[in-house]
Amino acid sequence: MLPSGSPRWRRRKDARPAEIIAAALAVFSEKGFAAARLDDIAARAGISKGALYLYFETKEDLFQAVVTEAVAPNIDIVGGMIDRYDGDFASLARMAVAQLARVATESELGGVIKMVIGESRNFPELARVWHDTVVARAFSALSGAVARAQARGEVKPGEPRNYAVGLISPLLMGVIWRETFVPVGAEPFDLAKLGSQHVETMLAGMLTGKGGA
Amino acid sequence: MLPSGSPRWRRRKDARPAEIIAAALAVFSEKGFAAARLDDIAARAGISKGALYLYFETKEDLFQAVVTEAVAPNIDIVGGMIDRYDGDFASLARMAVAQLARVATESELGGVIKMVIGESRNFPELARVWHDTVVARAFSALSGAVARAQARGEVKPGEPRNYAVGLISPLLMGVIWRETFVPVGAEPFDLAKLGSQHVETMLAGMLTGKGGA
Amino acid sequence: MLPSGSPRWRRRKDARPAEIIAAALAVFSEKGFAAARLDDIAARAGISKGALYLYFETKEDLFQAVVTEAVAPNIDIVGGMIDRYDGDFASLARMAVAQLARVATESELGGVIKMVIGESRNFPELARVWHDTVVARAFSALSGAVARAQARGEVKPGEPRNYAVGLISPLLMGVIWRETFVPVGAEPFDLAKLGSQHVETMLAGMLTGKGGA
Amino acid sequence: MLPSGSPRWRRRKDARPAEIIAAALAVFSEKGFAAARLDDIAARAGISKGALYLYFETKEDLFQAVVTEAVAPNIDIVGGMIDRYDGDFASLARMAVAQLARVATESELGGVIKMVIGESRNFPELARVWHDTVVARAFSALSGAVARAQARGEVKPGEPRNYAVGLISPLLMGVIWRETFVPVGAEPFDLAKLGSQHVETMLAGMLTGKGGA
DNA sequence: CATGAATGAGACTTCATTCAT
DNA sequence: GATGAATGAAGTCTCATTCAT
Repeated sequence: MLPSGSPRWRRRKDARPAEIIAAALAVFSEKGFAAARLDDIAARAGISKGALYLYFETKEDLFQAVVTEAVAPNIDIVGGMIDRYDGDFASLARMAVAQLARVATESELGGVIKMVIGESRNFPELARVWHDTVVARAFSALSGAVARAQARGEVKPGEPRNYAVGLISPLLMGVIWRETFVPVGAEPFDLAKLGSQHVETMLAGMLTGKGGA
Repeated sequence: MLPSGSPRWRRRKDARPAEIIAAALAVFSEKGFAAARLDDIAARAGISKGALYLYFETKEDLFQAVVTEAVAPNIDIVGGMIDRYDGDFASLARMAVAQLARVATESELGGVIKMVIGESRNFPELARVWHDTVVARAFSALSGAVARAQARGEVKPGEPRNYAVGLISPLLMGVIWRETFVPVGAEPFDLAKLGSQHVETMLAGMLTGKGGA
Repeated sequence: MLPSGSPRWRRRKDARPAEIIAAALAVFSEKGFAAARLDDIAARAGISKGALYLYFETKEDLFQAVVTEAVAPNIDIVGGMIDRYDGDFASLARMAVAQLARVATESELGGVIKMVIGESRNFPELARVWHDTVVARAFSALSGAVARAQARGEVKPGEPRNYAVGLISPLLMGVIWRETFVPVGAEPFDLAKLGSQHVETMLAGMLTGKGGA
Repeated sequence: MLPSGSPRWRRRKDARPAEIIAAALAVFSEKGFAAARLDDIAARAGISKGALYLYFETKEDLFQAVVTEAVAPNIDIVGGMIDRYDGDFASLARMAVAQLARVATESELGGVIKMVIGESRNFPELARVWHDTVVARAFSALSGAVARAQARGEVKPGEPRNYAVGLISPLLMGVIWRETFVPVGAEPFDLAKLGSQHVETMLAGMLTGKGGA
């Protein structure tokens, strides 16, 4: 277990990097990259500003580490789960949406989405990484499942990719809503309920009625 | 009359504000508020940095003007249209989604959405204004239409607000996708097709089959 | 009367320069040279900012015109009066102090003093002109009168220049006091009373008792 | 221990504020608030421009600190001394004037007076503080001493406040003269001699001849 | 390792001055 | 002559980054 390879950022102690990343995620997602101050991040992480440079070379490095490290694991679960699943589409869709709703509710997903959307033009490389390793993967897994279900006659014709966005978008919007409008007084969405109502509506519209359980 | 030489500048007090706002929208939505440089905005507007201050008191004022001025008109069309409509829900939904797809395709909506999401914590007042005058209004118009359709027996039971997000979200995600991932190589969505496929799926899942024309 | 020579600043109409100088005096003496804005001066003079440049080449020129034109005449009266006087010293002193008190009360002397003191290091040439043509002249006139009175045995021995400052300073301080502390609530001095009480005290201390009326 | 190389900077958190204030006093009193450049102040203090902001929040704060810190102590000595004294008025006056002459000669009083006069309209709060804590206190101490001496029959009738200005003004004018006209070639006053000659003249004019030790 | 004082480039903002109208 | 929109140099202030301690 000891030979830990060569991580992207230097680590001296072991807990520090994770603590810093957590602090940085909070600040970056609230302020955006440019408006975030390393002072604030350091203060929130309980260390001095100079100490940040023992673990990350630049503000940009830290930002990339945050986006890369903090989310990828969570999301890949969705993709993996879909690929491994071999039941009918309805169950798969219900399960995937429920899982996403759970992740969206419990994790920092919202903050990261904000960061990726907001900084995509300033950090194209980061947008590319996020697209390739997270979003596109999840999308193609779901689109693939739709296509296979169509091949089995379970799902009506139609662009699989459009069905995929149709299924997932409301939850993503719910998360964005929480980050954007709830702080100024808007009513939040109950993501679990939103997800289950929406998936049933979509399934009722998508399924042919011939296949499945 | 045309050969007028090339003066250093020309008097354009009337046209300037709109030109500046257009330039600022482009830069702010690409870089975000903090990373945008007034130099860039001025250059894109074809004026000097100092001239910006003849029209806007601060960078913040300009940003607020951009967000306020550039979108409100476009969006209110959706809300107004829904309220004035008195046909069946299916037609209304198709029309609203098509209209939104058109606006999303043609206007700068995507850039503004990015700005509002990305800066909501730094400019809560702006998020509030946008919520109150644009988003909430559109949402409640659509939710109201759903509720009325349910009362008429056209639409199945279920939280109207969830139906509303369910209908609209894919288009908003499509716009965000265009702003975020298309610049780094992702395949864009055809919003018109996405909208029409999605609205048909949703209607098939929402309608009771009893009502309508 | 028409051939008017070549004044320091160009004049087009006739009333304008004086109006501008009056406005500029007010603003410069309130704010100081650097903090005064040509916008404010123009507004107070009731003309556009650009029009200032029809009468004065630069802000500095205007400042110099203000200091030069607005005061010199007033003050030279004191010097001239002293030189022409041939009565006893006591009467001369009473008259000079009363005259100075009157000028100090009625004219803009206070504002100009503030300007000269405040900007002497930034405009040494101006301090020099003011010293040479105004202050030194008045001082030497008064010192000369003291010296002559001493020669006549009217006034006790002592440095004439010190007697001169001793006589005049309280009035100047009174003016400075009015400009500096009265606006923040301090009790103003009645310059006429201050002058007459002071001159009597000084005379009682200066005179030998042998000469005069 | 001495040969320490030449580091770019050295830690001097304790000494810095006083050094900065001294540098700022020099620059502010020479240029005035608006014309003073932080670059110059920093250079004179031997630090970078940015370092100023480690100790003072804004240029204004620095200015206020300069005026507040640099003088108050010096002046209160005069007031305190007067209140504690219980000898005859003549001795008190001689002592107070001599003390003021010493302070005026040795301290930076002149520069601060210039600043307070020149910026009183731009910084009324500062003028108020200076008036309340320094000038008014000294004046009322001296006026009080005059009034008590009058009650004892030592001093002739007359407004005590006018006597107070009469005694002090020449020294203040001497300081202002040094700041204003000496740099452009005027003959400076010997404040000690000016003070002692003036106080004797005033006493000769003020005293009744009945009182004293 | 850790700190935080210090740096310095860069951004916003002001305003004297110019010049097309 | 007059105007005021426009310019651009200059100044204040911020903050990522460095480095003596």
